[in-house]
Amino acid sequence: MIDLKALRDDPDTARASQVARGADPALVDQLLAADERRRSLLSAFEQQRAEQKELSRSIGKAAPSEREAVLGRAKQLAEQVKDAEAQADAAAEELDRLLWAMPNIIVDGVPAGGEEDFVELRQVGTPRDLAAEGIEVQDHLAIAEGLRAIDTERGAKVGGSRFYFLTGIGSLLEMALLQWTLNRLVDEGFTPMTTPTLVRPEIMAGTGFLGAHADEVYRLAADDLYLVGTSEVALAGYHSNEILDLTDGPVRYAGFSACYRREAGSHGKDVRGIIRTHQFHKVEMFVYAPIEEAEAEHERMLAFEEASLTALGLPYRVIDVAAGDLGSSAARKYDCEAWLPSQQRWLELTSTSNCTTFQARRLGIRERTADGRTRPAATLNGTGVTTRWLVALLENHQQADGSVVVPEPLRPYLGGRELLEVVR
RNA sequence: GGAGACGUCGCAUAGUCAGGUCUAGUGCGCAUCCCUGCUAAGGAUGUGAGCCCGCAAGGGCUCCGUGGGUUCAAAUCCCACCGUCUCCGCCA
Repeated sequence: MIDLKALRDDPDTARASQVARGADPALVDQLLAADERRRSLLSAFEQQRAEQKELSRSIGKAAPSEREAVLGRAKQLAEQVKDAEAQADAAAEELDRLLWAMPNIIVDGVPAGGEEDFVELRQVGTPRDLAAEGIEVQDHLAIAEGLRAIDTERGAKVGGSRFYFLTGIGSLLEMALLQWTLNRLVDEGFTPMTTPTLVRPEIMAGTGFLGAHADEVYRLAADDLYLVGTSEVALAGYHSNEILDLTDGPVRYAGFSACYRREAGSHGKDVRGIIRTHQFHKVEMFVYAPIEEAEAEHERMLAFEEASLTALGLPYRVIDVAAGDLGSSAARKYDCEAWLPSQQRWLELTSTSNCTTFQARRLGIRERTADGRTRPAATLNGTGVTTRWLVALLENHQQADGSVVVPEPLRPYLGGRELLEVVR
């Protein structure tokens, strides 16, 4: 959630943020009114409560003759206090409801508008001219079937549509990607983590995934648990309700987990292959940082993602996602999209978000500053690598005979193999 | 799955049976200061979080795993839930 005091001091920034997101700026004024109301009712309650405590304490030492009279007054006061508390609670609840409905305030410079209004920051690498190389372009599934790397038919038999098996070299290639990325993140000072994939409601809500996109999340009703769509959820919950020491710099985690997404509302979209699936694997970067260092950490994660794509020989572009397409927690988001030869379009491979102190407030994540005070920390997340990268890898490195060249960095993880050959 | 024990202000503990200066005691740790030529030892003071009022000084409220309830009054009594530990059973 956002900082109420900051909102009180500077409501215009919040209104402008709402407008940029295409959201309702009136929410800001509703918040201000609810805040005002809550504070006045809280003060009234606290004053009465203090009075009641005073009186109640006096009963123990009251003379027997006065006892009855004091007790009578105390009972009366107790009724009033109960009433005042109920009013204060109701006002707090209303404020809370509004507060949880308010998305994060965007970072200055984020493009306004919706999904189509992103700003392309740069393109790196040049897509191969496959036609000029005499290659009849195959899509990732066709290539993978030649390599016996992916089996979507049996995936559907076992799990339904949007499920798949990675088989043989497909499975090995995924493992190679995951491990290569994890190792490099360890070198960068990230602590590797294998995380829970089922989480409690308050953790899922705290990360902001139960807002507008709640129907994307699997819920196990019998146990009241949610399946995570990314280990960001578990890693954000990891330090919930804790006070961290960030005086030596940000705390960085590299989480590995399976990820589950319902893909509700995407019927007929990306139905072929493994571009959009209900389950995949991901290495996720997650950082807890002092707010002053958040933007620098964000750039660092983006740089890591770009280095990965470059090392794998994947042409990509970086976009600064527009305000309306950010999701409730993010204040800024950069996506990296790799070139997809079979569709002649860009495909999102990474996404890194600066959530400033928004998630931290919901989850009770604070830091103790050098002067001994506490304040909410900033949280950031970014994609390390995902199963989807196989799609870009197979397509961009395909050869005329259906084989696929293994990018140099992955070879050590595949026993030195340089080429994945078609299985006859 | 069965049986039992237990969740207290960084850590460790007292308090819970018999509700009322518990406005949560004590030890350790930590911080500042004092004393000692240095060291060791000692002493004093302070030391949880959140919120509200206030320019400030200061004052007030909430929190003893979480949420309800009983009561004038709840760490303490009642109920539910969550978690931890021990033993048994089962199991990758």
